This record gives sequence, C-alpha cells and structure tokens, in this order.
Amino acid sequence: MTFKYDHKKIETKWQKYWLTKNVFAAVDKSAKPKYYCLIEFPYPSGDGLHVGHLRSYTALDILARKRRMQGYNVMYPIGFDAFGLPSENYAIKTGIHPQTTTENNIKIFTRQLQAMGFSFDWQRAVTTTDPKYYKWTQWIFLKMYEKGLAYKAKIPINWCLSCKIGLANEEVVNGRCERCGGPVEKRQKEQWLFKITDYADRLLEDLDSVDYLERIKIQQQNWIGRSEGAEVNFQVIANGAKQFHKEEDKIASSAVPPRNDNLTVFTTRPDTLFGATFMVIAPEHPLILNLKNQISNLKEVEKYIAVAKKKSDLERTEVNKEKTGLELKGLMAINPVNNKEIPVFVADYVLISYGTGAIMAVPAHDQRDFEFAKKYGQPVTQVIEPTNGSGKKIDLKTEAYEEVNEGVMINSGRFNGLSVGKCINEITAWLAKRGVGRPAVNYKLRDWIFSRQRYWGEPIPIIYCRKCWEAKTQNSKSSAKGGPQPEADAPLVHASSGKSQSQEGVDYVLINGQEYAIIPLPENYLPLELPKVKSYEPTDSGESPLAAIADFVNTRCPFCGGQAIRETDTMPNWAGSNWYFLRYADPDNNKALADKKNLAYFLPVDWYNGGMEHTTLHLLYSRFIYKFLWDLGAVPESCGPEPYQKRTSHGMVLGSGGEKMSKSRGNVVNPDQVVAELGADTLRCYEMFMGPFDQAIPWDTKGVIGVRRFLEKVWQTFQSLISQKLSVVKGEKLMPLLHRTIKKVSADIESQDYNTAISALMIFINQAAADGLDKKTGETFLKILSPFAPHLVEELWQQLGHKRSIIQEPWPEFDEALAQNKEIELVIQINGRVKDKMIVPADINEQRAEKLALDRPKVLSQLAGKQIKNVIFIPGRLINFVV
RNA sequence: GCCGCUGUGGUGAAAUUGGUAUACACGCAGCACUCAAAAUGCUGUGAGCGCAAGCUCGUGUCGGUUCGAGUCCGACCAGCGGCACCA
Repeated sequence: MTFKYDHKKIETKWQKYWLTKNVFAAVDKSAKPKYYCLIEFPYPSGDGLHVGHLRSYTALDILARKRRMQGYNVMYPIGFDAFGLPSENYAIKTGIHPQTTTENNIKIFTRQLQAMGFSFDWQRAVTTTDPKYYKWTQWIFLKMYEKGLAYKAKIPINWCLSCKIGLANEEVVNGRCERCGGPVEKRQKEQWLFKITDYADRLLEDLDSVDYLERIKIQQQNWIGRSEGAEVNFQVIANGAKQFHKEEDKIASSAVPPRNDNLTVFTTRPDTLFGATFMVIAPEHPLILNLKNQISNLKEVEKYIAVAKKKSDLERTEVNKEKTGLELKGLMAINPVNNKEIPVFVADYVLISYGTGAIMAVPAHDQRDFEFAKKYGQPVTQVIEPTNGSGKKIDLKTEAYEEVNEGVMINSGRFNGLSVGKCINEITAWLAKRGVGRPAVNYKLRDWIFSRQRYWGEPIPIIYCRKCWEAKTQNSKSSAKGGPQPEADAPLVHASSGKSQSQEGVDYVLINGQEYAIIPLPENYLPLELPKVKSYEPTDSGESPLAAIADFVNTRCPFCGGQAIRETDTMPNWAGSNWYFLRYADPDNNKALADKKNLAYFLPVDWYNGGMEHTTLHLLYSRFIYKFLWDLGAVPESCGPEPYQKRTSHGMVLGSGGEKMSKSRGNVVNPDQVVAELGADTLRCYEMFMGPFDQAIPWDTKGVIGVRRFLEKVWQTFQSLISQKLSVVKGEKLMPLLHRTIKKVSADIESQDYNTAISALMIFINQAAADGLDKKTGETFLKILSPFAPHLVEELWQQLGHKRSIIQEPWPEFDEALAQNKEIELVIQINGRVKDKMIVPADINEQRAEKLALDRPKVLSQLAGKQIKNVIFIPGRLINFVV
C-alpha cells in the first residue's frame, strides 16, 4: 500500500510538540473541575509493550482528550510497577542487577508509549522501585502494624516449587501457581499477613456506592463470599465419660471424668440441626491433638491425617473425588437440640480454612454429607418435608433434599410445622437463649499473606530484638504468664480468629527457639533500602536471598541499641500498586505519601480501566489499602470511602487464531512494527475498531489496513478542501449527518462503544468524500476525530490555518433539530413484512402516509382482493397494513 | 455443580431497546487505470428458485406472546470466563 500522508513525519512532529509544550500536564491548583482517568500502570517487562496494554490506554486516552475539550483539568498519569519476578529471574540467569534491567525496560516502555501519542502527564510518572516511592509503601506497612492489621503468624502457605516463593491465596489457580503454572504445595511458615478480613463487610457493602461493571461487582462479591448462619456448640465427650454427660450422673460417680471439649461448627442451615447425625472435622483441627488420649484408634487417625496433609491442593480439589474419612473412635458429640450422641469423623472434605474447621453433617439435606453417610453407613434423618402441591420431590435413597425456599419442618420437636425460613430464625434465637449457639457470619475471604521470600521487592521495615524482649518480660515477670510456646503443629490461623502471637502487648517471634521482640522501624529510618547482593538465587529452605547478607540481617535496635536481626522477607508485588494512584496527586512529596490538598482535589479516581484478571487481586487489595489510609486520615475524608468511582474492563487482545498471544505460539503482535508501518493513529483506531471493547478479540492483520484506508480518506478529503479542489457544498447537505455523528461519537465514548464511534466517523467521511465538505463542517469533524487520531488531526488543523492546538478547542455540541433529516424513508409493510418503501417528509401524519401508500402500484397489487383490517402507523418509521 | 457472559454472512461485527436484519470494515468476484503488477477507484457480495419483474427461506434449537421478535417469555443445546467439598 502506498500512502498519501507520511505518518512518521507527522507523528514525531506532534509528539515532540506535545512533550515540549507539556500540554497534557494536570494542574495542581486549578479553578477548573478535575477529571482523573486511570489505567493500570505496566510492569516494564523485557518483552516491551503488548498490544493488550494499548487497548486500555487508548480507550482512556480518548476519554482524557475528550474531557480536556469539555473543559476539565484532566489528570491522566502513568508510572511503572517495577518490582517483580521476571527481572529477578533474569538476574539469576545473567547476573545483571534487576535495577539495571528495570531502568532499561522503563526506557523502552517510555519510548513506546510516547510513540503512541498518549496524553499522559509524564511529569507525574512514578516507579515503585524508587526508594523515594517505596519509602511510603514501607510507611503504609508500619501504619498497618501500628493499627494491628499487620501480624505475623505461622500458617500453611502456598509454596510454589518452581518459583520458590510463597503465594497469596489469590495467586493460586486450580492448585497451581498463577505466575508459572507450576505445582503448589502447603508449607508451614511464619508469614506477615494483612487483616483484610476486618474490612470484608465494608469492601462488600461499599460496592453499592460505586459504578463498576456488574460482572466486576459480582466477582468481588463472590470472592468475599459472605454467608450468614449460626455457630453451634456441640459438647464432645470421651466414651469413658459417656455416662457423665448429665450432671447428676457425674456427681454420682467417683471416677475422674476424662477431658471433655467443645466443638463449635458454623452452619448456614441451623434449621436442619435435628437432622445432624454425625460430625466431621478437618484433619488439621486442634480437637484431635487436645483429645488424642481419648481416641482409641489414634494410630489410624494419625495415618489418615498424614496422608491428607501430603495431598496437594490440586488433589484435594479434584472434581468428583470420592470422599474419604475416618471415625474418631472413643469420642462422641452431643447434639444440643436433642441431646443425642453422634459420632465424630475426620475427613478432608472439611476445610480448616473455612468457618470453624468442623461441621455438623446433615445427610438428608446436604449432598456432600449424604454421600459421606452412604459410604460410612451413617443414618439419614429427614427433617424437612416439601409442602404438598409445591411440585418438589424428595427421594432420600438417591440424593439429599437441599431446597431452602420451600418446605416445612418435621422430626424437629417444637419446630415442627414451621417453614424452613422461619425455622432458621427461631432455632438460632433458641440456641442463643440457651447459650449453645449464636448468629454468625463467615467469609471465604482469607487474610492476605504479605511476605515473599524474594529479593526484588520492598524490604519489610521490621527488626527483631532479643534484648527488648528480655527487658519487657523482666518488667512483667510478676504477672508471669510466659509466652505460650506455639507447638510445631499449632492450630492454624483462620480468617475469623487471625491473631499474632501476642503477649503483654509485645509481639514476638521465635528465632532458633528464642523469643525476639518485633520492633517496627521508626519512620525516620525509612526508606529501608534494598542492599546489593551477589546471588539472587532463592533458597530451597524458603528464605529470601536477603537472609544471606550478614550486613543487612545484623543490625542495631533503634530503641535499645542492642544486637538485632532484620526481617528478610520482602513485600509482594501488589504492595506498590496498592496506592500508586494516590501518589500521582503529588509524586515528589518527601513528607507524606501525598499532600492532603492535592488528594482532596484529585481523588477519587473518576474512571479506572484495567484487566478482569485484577478484579480479585489488585482491585480488591487497593480498595482495602485505600480504606485503611482513609480511616487513618492520610487520605482526606472528603475523598470518600472508595478510591475508584467507576471501573471498567477491556477484553483481551488475542492472536489471529483466537488463541492467547504468547511467545511460544509465535503469534505476538509487536506494536513497534505496526507503528512503523502504518502509524500510531492507525494502531489506535484499529484497537478501538476491532470489536466491542469489553470482549476478547482476535488480532486481524488484514483488518488494520481498513483503518489506515479510512485515515487516508480523511487526509485526502481535507487536502481537497484545503486546496479548494473539492466542490464546496454550503453546509446544508452534510449538516444532519454531522450532528448525528457528533451525537453518536460523544455517546459512544461514554459507553465505551468505540467500534461504532469509529464506524460513524467512517460513514461521515465516506459521505463527505462523495458530496464535498465546507471548512466549518470539516473543522467540527476534526474535533470529534481528534481523540482517536490525534496526530493526523493536529496536522490537518494546522494546515487549515489554526495556530492553537486542537486540544484547546471545545468539544462540539450537537443540535437535535439539525440532526433530523427533512425527508425520511417510510417503510410500507403488509402483515408485518416489508413490501415497499417511499420517501416522505419526516413529519408526515397517518392519513397522508396511508393515502400515499395506497397510491403505490406495488402496494395495490399486494392488497388486491384483500380486506384491510387494521393500519398501524409508527411516525418516522413505518406503516403496516393488517389484512 | 454454582455464578456470569456469548451464539447473527466466508471473517471482525452493527441493529436507535419490539419496527427496513447483516451498518462499518476485512475478504472475495468483476470492471477501470497499467506493458504488467501493486496501489487506487467503481460495481457486486446471506441462501435458494427464476431470463426477468419477483417469490420463498433466513439471527444456535424447539415452542409461545405480538400487526410485527435478533430483541420479550418458556424449555433446551453449544462455546467462553470466574468460583468450586465454602458447611
């Protein structure tokens, strides 16, 4: 294809102009209303910019440019989320410091982004690996610790065998590492956690106040997974003590009763309590350890637990896996509603990480319990009967009856005859009154594991001091509780009871069997910079490469001056991206993460676009951190409780075969190449034209040509106008189309229907190329084209004799009256089928239309010999004869 | 299994929300320009029947509501995405 305009010359010219005149800078103190457009800042990978990035950046660039023309002080910032594994792995292979790699990649990304003509405010660019930036990431950590929301605990973590790194629950996909796809196993490890579960309710409720795509809201809701129900206490007795569970029996006996315990379960179906015929606890449940002397088949039980523990997440979650379990012989539980003794099982289908790690099994009304009961010969007691005439069937030979919305209670003592819904409330109240239960809420959301055993991340600003611990325990020796020694298999922390190992207000950790006080680094010690290392290789023992650097690890305690040890874990790569959008408001501040006046002006983000894959990771995390900073007062109250007013998501750009783009498939499209061959304007428009913005679309190399042809046509039409070669039509003819185009393009940018916006622009230029164009109409058209193809438009705008950049022009208003055509094509239908069309005045009335229609020979021949029963007239559209 | 989304030409897809199905673009075919090709321009392009005017069918399948259904209702089928033994 030979070109009529030189995209290289034009695009570099205007990119230089924008950059040197700094036209896209957001103004800190402006009388104008602000508008904050945000895209997810990229990780500067060695592969360079991906065409998928461009989809998101182009979309919001179009919005940013339109908002500027609408009179807003727009902030459209960019930065780099530069901590992360690829640079570190590259360092392991090559010995090149991640810092060096990062700097080089940022240069490449910067060049690529500028070559696209995005209207970023480059002066606000932030980089998460810059100590001046991560000083504040560390500061946030200290504040989290200060407020009791960061704690250290020994927990089973998801350990990726190939990355040699601990993963957050959110980073494990189908039992595999989200990053490398490798297998993940459970390991016990001391980790830093953030108590995101404290914010679960607010993260859920506040979704009502924001404008997110519905599917994003739903995904967040499901991830938080709130469910309401009740906690119920079951007393557990050992067989030897069986006869003592009534007070009078106990007194009558002289024998020492064996140890009893309580087993608390969480259930969403307290109505089915009378149908609970056995209990099941998770293999990790502490009850087993506590009552191990009472379990007569302990050997077998321990064997079962050992097998269960060895199973990876992948095996444990395998679909349709047959349930396994084992009865804890010697133990019985007492159902608090009817005092029936029921057996207790251990089984790995019960998860320690949800609820209380124990369940009451109701085989008649829960399919999982039903399967388990069938296999292990447990009784099935029906307590709900479908109402007569409801059409619901119950067949307890084949499956459980799980219907909640329908049915009445039976076999349930005083609750018989109640509806299921009513019973849930009443039985919960009854349990609470008797002190054996209470209403309870549970979440699927887990606390957020915030430690990584890696080099290339923010160091955690914590040190451990033995001397401070000794001083503290000596002071409080009189009250002498002594640190409870956590056992090797300590009860696991779960969401509802996550706690640090805290004692007397001083948190401690165990290092080589000795207690050390946890000392948060004082603020004036920040930033705690990453030291240089010789080897980036992570260790199999699971320690960060930082642990091998004596100069870093060994330090002095800032409080007592004694020998102290540094935390060597680093933060996950989400740490820097949690709050970067706040920093843009004031990127160079050294006294605070951002000045409050600037935050009050720019926040919240008005429109945030990013990938669906970040819905349960970055989006949820950053909402949490924002809420925390807002509670803290670091973000002004006037900014509101939510960081992002609006959140949308773009569809992935796939390879031409419809498969994901990847190096191994060899179907990666390099944006540099497209920019070089066809220009940035073409690439921008194609990214928007290729299909609906929120859907995944395959790249079509041939399709790009069509967009370039469109821009060529624009160029040529305006060249004719400029040289007056084109027949100049005095406005009128194009006017209705122009105003319809303004209307369509304006609305489509707001609803992200960029593909139809471009189609409308194409229709206009096709018409203009055929009919001719006057200067005023042409200029209006350039304004609405400018967000899509800014370089080309600036050039034409200048050639038309304008001194000022088109970005200073106001966005065109459309006039509904002018958008109307004077004449329309009226469709004539017979029995709803199109038979003829006629050109009529737009405001034609029914009588006139009917008369005209009945004059037409085609209509007459179709109606011959038939009787018109009814006439339906839709003004401006059609007339339909019913015969 | 649960939640969500999507099924329209050879292809990417439009359709003012119940009113001309296939806009816009790619591809393909024919013609023009050319020694030739590329590029460009014009014309055609859902399927079937017909020399033709025209007729019939047609938006995953089956059924319903309506003067009129891609759009609304009911029952299915297929594909994609998320969650998944969550008590």
